[in-house]
Amino acid sequence: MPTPERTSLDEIVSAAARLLETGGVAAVTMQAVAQDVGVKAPSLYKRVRDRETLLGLVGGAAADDLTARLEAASGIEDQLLVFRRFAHERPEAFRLLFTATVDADKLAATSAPVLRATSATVGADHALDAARLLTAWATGFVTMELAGAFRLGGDLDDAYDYGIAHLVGSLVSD
Amino acid sequence: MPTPERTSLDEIVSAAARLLETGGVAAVTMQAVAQDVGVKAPSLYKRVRDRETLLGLVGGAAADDLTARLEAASGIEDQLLVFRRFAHERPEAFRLLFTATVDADKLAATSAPVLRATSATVGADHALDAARLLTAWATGFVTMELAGAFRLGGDLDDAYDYGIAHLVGSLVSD
DNA sequence: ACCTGAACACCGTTCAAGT
DNA sequence: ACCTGAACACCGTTCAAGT
Repeated sequence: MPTPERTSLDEIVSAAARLLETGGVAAVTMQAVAQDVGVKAPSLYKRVRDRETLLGLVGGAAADDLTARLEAASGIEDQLLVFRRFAHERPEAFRLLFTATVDADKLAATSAPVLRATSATVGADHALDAARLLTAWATGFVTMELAGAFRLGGDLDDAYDYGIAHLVGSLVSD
Repeated sequence: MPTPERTSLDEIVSAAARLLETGGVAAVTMQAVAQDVGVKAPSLYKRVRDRETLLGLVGGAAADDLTARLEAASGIEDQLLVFRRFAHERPEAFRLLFTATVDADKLAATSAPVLRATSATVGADHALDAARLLTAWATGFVTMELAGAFRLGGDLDDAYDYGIAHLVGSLVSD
C-alpha cells in the first residue's frame, strides 16, 4: 500500500537553510531538519544521501540566490555592493559557498553576470582576468570582515567603497 | 598524591593541527587528539575549555605561522606568493583562519608585515587601504581556488601573477 | 512506496573515584 | 594534582517492520 509523500527535497533544503542562518551550521541537524518538515530523521535519507550532501544542496541554493541578485544588479559597482549585502544578510550561507561541497557549476555560474559586466567595460580579452580580480577581492573582503580580521580601525563601508573605486579605476585605465 | 603531567597544551594543539591537515576538521576529535598525546579524552578538559576553543587555538597557531612567513618575505610580491604557498601547504589550517573563532589579535597580526611593505611603497597615508586591498584579494583568490570556484579555464598560477602585477601596479600609480 | 522504531557506532562533555 | 571509567545526552546512519 503506497504512502503519500509527506515532504519534498525542496522543503528539506529550505528547512536546512533556515536552520543554518538561525543557529549556524551546527544547528542543521538531520533531526532538526526532519522535525521542521514533519517527519522523522531516517525518512530524510529517502531524498538525500547524507548530511554533507544536504549542506552542499543548501550551498547550491545559496549560489542560485546570489547569482539571481547579481543578474538583477546594474553595473560592476552595483554588483559588488549586492555581493556584500548578500553576505551580510546570509552570512552562514555565504560561508557555506566555500566550505561545503557545492556543485561547481552553480558556484561558477555566480561569476557569469560579473563576467558580462567586466566584458562591457574592459573588453572580452581581459574580461575573465578582471572578473576574477573583482570577485576574489570581494570574497576576501567579506570573508575577512565576517571573521573579524579587520581590526585596525576605520569604517568598513568606506573601506569597501575605496576598494571598489580603486579596482574599477585600475581596470578602466588599462 | 600529585600526578606528573602527561601532556601539555602545546602538544595538544600540535596533535590537533596534525589531525586537521591529515583528515580535515571532522578528524580532529577529542578522542583522536587524546590518543595522539597519550591520554584519555576527559583529560583534555584540564587544558582546554572545549573542542571549539581547541580549534581556535589551532587557528591561532596557524596565524602565527603565517605571520612569521610573511615577516621573512621581502617585498609585496613575495609576501603574496608566500601567502598562497601557505594556503596550499596547509589548506585546512588556512580555512580555519576564517572559520574558527581565532584570537582576533593573532589574526590582525597577520596584516602587520603587509602593512609595513605597503607603507614603504605607497606611503603611510594609504598603507592601510593598500594592505586591506591586497590581503582581501589574496584571501579571496585562495579561498575560491581551494573551493574549486575558478572553473573557467586558464592557469591559476598565471592568474595569480596577473593579479599581483595589476594590483601592485595600480598602487604605485596612485 | 514511503515512513518509523529500534539499534549501532560514535561524538562531546561531566564527574566521582582513583593514584 | 592530574588522570580515568562510567555515564549522559546527542549525533548520523542503517534496516527490518509497519501501513
